[in-house]
Amino acid sequence: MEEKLQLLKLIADETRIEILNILMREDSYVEKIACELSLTPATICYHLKKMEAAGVVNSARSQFYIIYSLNKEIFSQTLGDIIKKDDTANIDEKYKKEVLAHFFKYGKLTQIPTQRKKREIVLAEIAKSFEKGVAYGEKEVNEIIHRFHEDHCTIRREMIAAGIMERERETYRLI
Amino acid sequence: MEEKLQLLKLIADETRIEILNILMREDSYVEKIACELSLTPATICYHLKKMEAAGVVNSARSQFYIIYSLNKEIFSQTLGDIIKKDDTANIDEKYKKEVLAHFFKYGKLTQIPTQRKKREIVLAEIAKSFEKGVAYGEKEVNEIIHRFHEDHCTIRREMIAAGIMERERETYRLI
DNA sequence: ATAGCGATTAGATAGATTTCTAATCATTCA
DNA sequence: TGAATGATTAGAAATCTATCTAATCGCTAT
Repeated sequence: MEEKLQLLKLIADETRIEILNILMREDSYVEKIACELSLTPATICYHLKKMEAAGVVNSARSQFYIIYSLNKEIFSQTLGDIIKKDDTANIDEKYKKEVLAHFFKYGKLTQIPTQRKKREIVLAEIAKSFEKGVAYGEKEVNEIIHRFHEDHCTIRREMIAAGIMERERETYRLI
Repeated sequence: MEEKLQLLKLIADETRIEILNILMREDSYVEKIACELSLTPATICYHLKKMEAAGVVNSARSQFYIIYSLNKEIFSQTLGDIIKKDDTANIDEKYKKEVLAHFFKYGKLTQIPTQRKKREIVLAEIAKSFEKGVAYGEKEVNEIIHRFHEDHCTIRREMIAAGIMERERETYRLI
């Protein structure tokens, strides 16, 4: 996303659009462009370097000159493509909700998921009942887990296997 | 062109992209958006008004709220579409050059074009030898035109027909 | 090597832009 | 009509950006 914003900011500038239009016609170099646009070479260089960093143009030395050229692929994207966020984060959220809805009924865990991904989601949900930084005895841990499921032993073990809790001597705590 | 630059500038802003993403999901109103983005209503209003002025979003009052919605067509344009200038001006220039090259040899007009468009280009070229605001006598006019072509009478008449010069009593001047 | 030329960088300045607060406007409902 | 609520505007502060000048860098060719 950050990159796409950067791309838009780059292109939303009159001088840079002029430069791009020149490069659409033919490859060119700093001084020539500066002359065509009545700006100093320093200014053109500033813009070209910025666009090069973003992959909008490419450069290559040829004798005395450094020839800049367009990276044409960039320009086939639609505005919609560029501004639309991938909802990956949201999709994850949605999936999580579905999994939790499936394995919990009335606040109880109905079964322990066998798929690792689903199991981790369920364990993370149970972990919410523990506080960060607090040391729990085994008995306490079992009691809390028991609110969700009979088999507190398996779940306790899974919590550690999943890297959600750690055990040090006789005490447990969240990681 | 100016409009397209404006459109790009509008869209090249993080906050506005957030707003557009919200509106992609559902129509909404100032306070709600402000809340979702943790910004003040004034700020959201500022952005929405700007985008509305550019035709990116539309607004309509509904009860207490002013509902903003996307103008979706905008987002199907490609970046290339947006930044490419129509080269109309340049194409005209090129055409002009070709016409002049064809009808002038060694500074002399070889024949008077019959096509109106070409004739006007040629006449405009000859008109460069006159100064704006100066009143010329018929004899002077003929002399100047004669440098380009034998038939100064026809050309003088054509200059007036084309609206390049005007005649008042015995004097001629550029329009 | 070194002189020359184009490209780049650094630093400064002027101008634009986003955001906020606070005040005002416009509409709805009692 | 008046009170409430959401929308808008005005004005100010902070940030960002494009551009310039002047100095420096990096090739090329003598």
